[in-house]
Amino acid sequence: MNERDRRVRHAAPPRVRLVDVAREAGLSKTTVSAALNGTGRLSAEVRAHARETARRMGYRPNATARLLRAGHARLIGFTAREYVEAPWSYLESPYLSELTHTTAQLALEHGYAMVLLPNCSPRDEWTDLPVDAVILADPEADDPLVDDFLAAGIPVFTDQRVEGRQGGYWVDIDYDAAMRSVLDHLAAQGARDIVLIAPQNDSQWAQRSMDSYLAWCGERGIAPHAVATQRPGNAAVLKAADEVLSEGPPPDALFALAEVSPPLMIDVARKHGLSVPDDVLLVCCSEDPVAAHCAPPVTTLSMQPSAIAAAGMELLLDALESGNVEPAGRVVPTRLDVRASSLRKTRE
Amino acid sequence: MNERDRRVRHAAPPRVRLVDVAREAGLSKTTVSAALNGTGRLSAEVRAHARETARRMGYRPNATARLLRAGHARLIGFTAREYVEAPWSYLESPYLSELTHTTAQLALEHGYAMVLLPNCSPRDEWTDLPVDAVILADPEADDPLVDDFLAAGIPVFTDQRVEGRQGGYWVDIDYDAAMRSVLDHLAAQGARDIVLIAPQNDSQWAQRSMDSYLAWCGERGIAPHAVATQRPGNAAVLKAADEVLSEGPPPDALFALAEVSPPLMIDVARKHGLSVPDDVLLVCCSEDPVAAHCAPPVTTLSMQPSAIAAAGMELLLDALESGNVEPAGRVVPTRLDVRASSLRKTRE
DNA sequence: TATTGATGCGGGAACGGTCCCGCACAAGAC
DNA sequence: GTCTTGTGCGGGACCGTTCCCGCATCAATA
Repeated sequence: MNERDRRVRHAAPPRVRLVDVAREAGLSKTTVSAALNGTGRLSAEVRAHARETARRMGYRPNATARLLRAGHARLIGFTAREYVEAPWSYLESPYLSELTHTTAQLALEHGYAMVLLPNCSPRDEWTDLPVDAVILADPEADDPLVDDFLAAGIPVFTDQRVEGRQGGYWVDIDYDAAMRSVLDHLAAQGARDIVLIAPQNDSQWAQRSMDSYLAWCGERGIAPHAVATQRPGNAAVLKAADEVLSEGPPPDALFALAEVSPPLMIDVARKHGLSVPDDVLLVCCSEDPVAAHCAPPVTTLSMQPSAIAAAGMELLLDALESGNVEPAGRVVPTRLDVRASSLRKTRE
Repeated sequence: MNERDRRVRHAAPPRVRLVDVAREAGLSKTTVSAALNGTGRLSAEVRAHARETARRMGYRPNATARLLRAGHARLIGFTAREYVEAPWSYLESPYLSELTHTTAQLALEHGYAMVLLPNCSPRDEWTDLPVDAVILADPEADDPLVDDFLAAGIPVFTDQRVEGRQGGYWVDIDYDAAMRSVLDHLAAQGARDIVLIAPQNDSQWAQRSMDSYLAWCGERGIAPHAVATQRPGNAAVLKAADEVLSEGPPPDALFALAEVSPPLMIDVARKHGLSVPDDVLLVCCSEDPVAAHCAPPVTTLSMQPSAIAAAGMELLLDALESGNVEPAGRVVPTRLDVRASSLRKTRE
């Protein structure tokens, strides 16, 4: 593109470049660059003159050129496996929303920016983005996307265990302990028929939690009673709950492992003439702060997305800084906040 | 950096470049580039050979170099003025969350990715990011950040009116009509003492809405009764509501213009022995779908963030594609969803 | 057989910065 | 007066692509 073209192509004025400033100031681009960056050996006068000229001309360095020279992008991609049908709605999930913004904040504190990617992205979509690493939330078990990224030399951080692959960093949750803490709590409140509303997907989260549920029931000689949601989102979970409450005698307790807005679950129970917690105990897996303010307040199992983000980003950022690609992982605990919805007031 | 250095500097293997593939395939980098991009005049054999070699070596083009050559970044920054104290918590607001993800989706459909920026970002923070444009949500009136971006030649899209500055694109809401629709509705239900819980900030939204409220009250000879929240977020709004209900006789109606989770507002009223809607009518400005499922369902004023995003991104993307920097704007309507919380069942 | 045109591929500039190094000059040491 | 050391600035390679050309080769045409 020659000088004339720079004029004609756009109505916008052409960006002023380093050479333009240098020419105007009667200096070399090397000198101007050093002056602006505070590097090199320059007299105070020349430095000031270069800076003043740049300011006057409205010069702004081309970030892309800088990054090319620097050899890194300082950009981290974020994507989520869930919500495949509505690629972007994952921000509606309090869990993913919290994971997203905590991650973004930590990245930025370390000089990285975070870019939102569509979750169902084929390789072509993000291939033009200069990302240094990718965060993949809620991956499937042995997610092929992880291998795609790693094969491309892009480190990956997931919130599910990814064993021993170079550049793979994971944070894991002790799903078995989490599931048992909920079930034990409900059992202690006298529940015998505990319905599990589980997310229907290929995530380790769903699979390992279901295993624990079945094992726990087996150990106690209780018949498992689980339903799976068709897809993520409030609607599907509510539909599953509605169906469970429609068929046969109502259960003692409901545990919504699939993420759902707590007050909506109370609503469904009420629609079937069931009062929480008098007729049915309720525990939701949710990060929604509204849970503490429902009537009654709802017991929640929190996956602690902020803790997951903190642990994972520490691993990832360390790796990016050091260039060390040894895979690593951490396990973070969950938290059960017991509230009125799962406390039996009167034994019947 | 010579060949040896590429080895030593990082534990990770050096990225394979186009020249590496070319050398391995016995071709020139021009030819390999053309082969991979499907351009140029090449025999089918050479094209296949180049592709196969690239695949075998795990070649992935350097996105930064591509962008430098292409002259654009295809990256759009997103930031929000609210929530200054907690720079990232803006994703907790359903309004901003919806605006964020709708924007991201639209951007990506047009080949742009969206990067999350901290809202209080000084120029230094994002200066290293190759953004083609910036979206500034909830700007202050005459926000200086807008001028900063425009001065740097970066187009800006805001969800508030920004008049006549080159590169400025805005979507605006008829705050007066929105405010009056709510007040008229409440008045029609018999409310005389309508408390407005307004966001305390410098946004046009707050200022113009307050003007409308005062005008409406003036026209009817009603004494205005407004309280301002100290900062964004549920806690501050609930505190304001709590204080209003503590002092003097309870009002007929509450209109929370500041964004708040609807069930929490019901809760506050109940804490003061007030039933919604029997004792006090309630309207919330909220995008939270939970509003339709509370007990009672809560009337909401929706700012329609998805519509805002759609209109604004159309303007912005058109401008980016055409290079035309003529400022432009649109006005989108709000929506009032009347539910039980603002319907007086029995006149007293 | 010379001329044309199409075909297949490569050389090298360009994108806009950063940074290594070298050169000129001045000042101090012996 | 030479030798060293330090200072101030500029030349030009380099990051990894894309793309404009130009140079061969070869078939078709006159």
